[in-house]
Amino acid sequence: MSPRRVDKEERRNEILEAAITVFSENGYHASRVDDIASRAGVSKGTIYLYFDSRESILLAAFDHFMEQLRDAFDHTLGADATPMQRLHQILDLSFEQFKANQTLGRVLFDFWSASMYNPDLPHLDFKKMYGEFRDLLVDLLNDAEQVGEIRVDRPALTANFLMAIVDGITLHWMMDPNIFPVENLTEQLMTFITDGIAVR
Amino acid sequence: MSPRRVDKEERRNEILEAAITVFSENGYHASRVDDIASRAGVSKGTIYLYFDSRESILLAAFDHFMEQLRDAFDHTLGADATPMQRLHQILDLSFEQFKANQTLGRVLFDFWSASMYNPDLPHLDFKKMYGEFRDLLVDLLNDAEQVGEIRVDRPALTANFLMAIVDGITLHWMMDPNIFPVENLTEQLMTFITDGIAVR
Amino acid sequence: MSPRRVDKEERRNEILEAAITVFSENGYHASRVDDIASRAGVSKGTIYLYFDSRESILLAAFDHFMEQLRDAFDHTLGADATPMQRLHQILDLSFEQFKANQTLGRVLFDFWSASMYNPDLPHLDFKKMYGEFRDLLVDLLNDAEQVGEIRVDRPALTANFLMAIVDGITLHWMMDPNIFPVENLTEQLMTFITDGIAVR
Amino acid sequence: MSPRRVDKEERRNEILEAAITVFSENGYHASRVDDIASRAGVSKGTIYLYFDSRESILLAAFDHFMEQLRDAFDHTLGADATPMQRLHQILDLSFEQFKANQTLGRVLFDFWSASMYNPDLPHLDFKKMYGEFRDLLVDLLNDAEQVGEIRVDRPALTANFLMAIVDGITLHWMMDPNIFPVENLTEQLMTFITDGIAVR
DNA sequence: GATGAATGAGTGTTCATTCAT
DNA sequence: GATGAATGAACACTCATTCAT
Repeated sequence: MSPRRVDKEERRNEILEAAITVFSENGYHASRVDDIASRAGVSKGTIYLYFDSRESILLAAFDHFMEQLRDAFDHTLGADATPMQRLHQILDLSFEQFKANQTLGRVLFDFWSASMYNPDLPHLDFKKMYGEFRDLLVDLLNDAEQVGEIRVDRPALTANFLMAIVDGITLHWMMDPNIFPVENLTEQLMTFITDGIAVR
Repeated sequence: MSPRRVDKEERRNEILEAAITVFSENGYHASRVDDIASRAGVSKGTIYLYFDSRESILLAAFDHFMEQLRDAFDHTLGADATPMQRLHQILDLSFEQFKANQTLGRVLFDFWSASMYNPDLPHLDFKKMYGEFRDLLVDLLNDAEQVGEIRVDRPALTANFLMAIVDGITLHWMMDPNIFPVENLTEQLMTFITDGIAVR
Repeated sequence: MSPRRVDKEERRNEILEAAITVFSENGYHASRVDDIASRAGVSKGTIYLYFDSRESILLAAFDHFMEQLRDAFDHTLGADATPMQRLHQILDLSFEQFKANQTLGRVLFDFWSASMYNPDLPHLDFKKMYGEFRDLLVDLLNDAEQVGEIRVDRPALTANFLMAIVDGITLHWMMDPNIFPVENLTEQLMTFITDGIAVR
Repeated sequence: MSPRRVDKEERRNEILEAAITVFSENGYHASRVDDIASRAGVSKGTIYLYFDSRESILLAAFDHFMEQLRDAFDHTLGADATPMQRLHQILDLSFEQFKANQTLGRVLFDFWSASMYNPDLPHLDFKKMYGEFRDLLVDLLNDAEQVGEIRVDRPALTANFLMAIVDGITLHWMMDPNIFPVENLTEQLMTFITDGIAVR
């Protein structure tokens, strides 16, 4: 309500951005609260006014990431395109996200790792996130089949393959930015997905 | 006459196995040298008779992993199969590796993360590893085209897609073992790869 | 308004004094950071807010010692005395320093030892320190000759002898405080130096 | 009695020599039992067949040093020289000892330091050693006075000055080998001692 | 609200010493 | 006697967290 209220949110976000930057440079484990504080231009104590612990910053960063991703999707997918065009957009978007913001990609990696070893971290719910994403893709695939763009026997499995290949590409890309074509990666991938490599 | 004598190689391996187990349970960062020691049934000091540092255990574990993988490949791929049959074998093998040895999979994840933030760790050379793997796949794909099993315009890119999808699947699998069919995953994937999803 | 604020210089000095005390009681090598901390009445971590490492405390202590010595010299030597009177003052001062502050003497010993085995420790530059001291003495001796108080063929060598005898006395003194007269040591030494022991 | 007996003594000495070498290179505190063992060409365990502890090696080394020094004195001082000639010899000998055997000099330094902080170490009895040495010098000075070579009011104090200057010179020499003339140091020092620097 | 000095539990690593062979 | 693998106490240093101001 009061202008202070806004400031608080804002300050919290500043710290979060700083944290994400630091995480992405050194990885979560090598990132010190001190680093985050000085990057955010606040004192170390201040961090603890906005976050409970170092780990909670990671969790908040994850939420932040998810929000951004969802936002991007919402902004892009509304259009009146065919299902396969929308799949194309989704792939494009995913890669763009990472290309434009390698920072988040690397941090996501740490999220993932953290959630793997702490499957109970309530906030780092990758299963849920991918579940939602899978549902979205399944709907898309079903729509595409409906309109005759593709055929799919097992849409869930196919959706999983799609998610796997996107994540795999991202992972490899982070490791070595040169192995995938920058320009038309999505096109190439779409072709791979739709046509396969069998002779016909 | 002879003093307390020990097969140093063997002891080293025991410690390494213990380390890999501990790593896979807690992740590298949360794994204490003490944990490794007690898991291996030796004292902390003994660890340092066989390894220079905690990090060097990680590197050794990576080498260990790579060796096992290479061994598995060498044992399997000699056969007189068609190129695509051999691709099938490779995929099968990769998944089997992880299924049989989730431990290593999780640790590999930490390797990957570590190498991302320390691109100069000489031993954690994922680029080289994947480079070799890509070459192998490219040869395979070219062979397959030669014998008319498939068509490939850009074998290197296709190989990259293949590696990406395998790693992506593994990653997702580690996160949630239920999302992929245990029985015939490789068949399903081969179908996806060869046929694509386009209507025809 | 203002957070817990502390005169950092002062706190640093407190720790330094504590360290020097501990060093002098146990020697540098047997002095634990914990000992210094509890002597200074702070926690171990606090030590590291003011010093980079245990060794850096030693170096700082050396600087501290040098500063005190220089100060003492500056305060004493300005007077309008003859050169030999000033030499007398210098000797007096040196012994007083050690008598009043055995602590520092013992620590100086450790400095010396440390610098012998680490000739490159930049801060523990005994050569430089003694070089400066030698210059000062050479000037003094030359002045003294000029005014006819003494004769010196080789002032630098004589200066070295003087420094050697002062350090030697100090050393022996630290070992056994009883072997030198407390009252008129400087007089006795001056007599020894000026008159020699030859019959005449 | 048995030849083994001889070997044992010999082996012990080998270890001792190795230890002294190692001590002189790195200082006592930085010298590891491992270093001594490998320098001596024996295993670490063997060290403990001949010495109780690392410290006892230092103590034994001190005895070794003292013995050598005494031997050197005994060999040299028997001659039929005037008392002052014998003083000359003693000084010469002391410096030669250090020049020829810097190793021992540096270690002596560590002995000294150790004894300072552990005044109860029974073997490292510098007081006793210097007491004996002082007695020897006092006798010498008295003899010299008797034969009219010198005059001394307080022979003990003079002896202390002599010991102090010798040790001081040695100390400075170890720090910087260039500050004293190599050739005729003893002559120069004798002149300084006998004549003093006063005008006459 | 903000600060930053202080804390102290935690951990990697070392190394003198032991002892089974 | 000799070995050298094993031990584990000891210690320097780190850093998330607290809290007085």
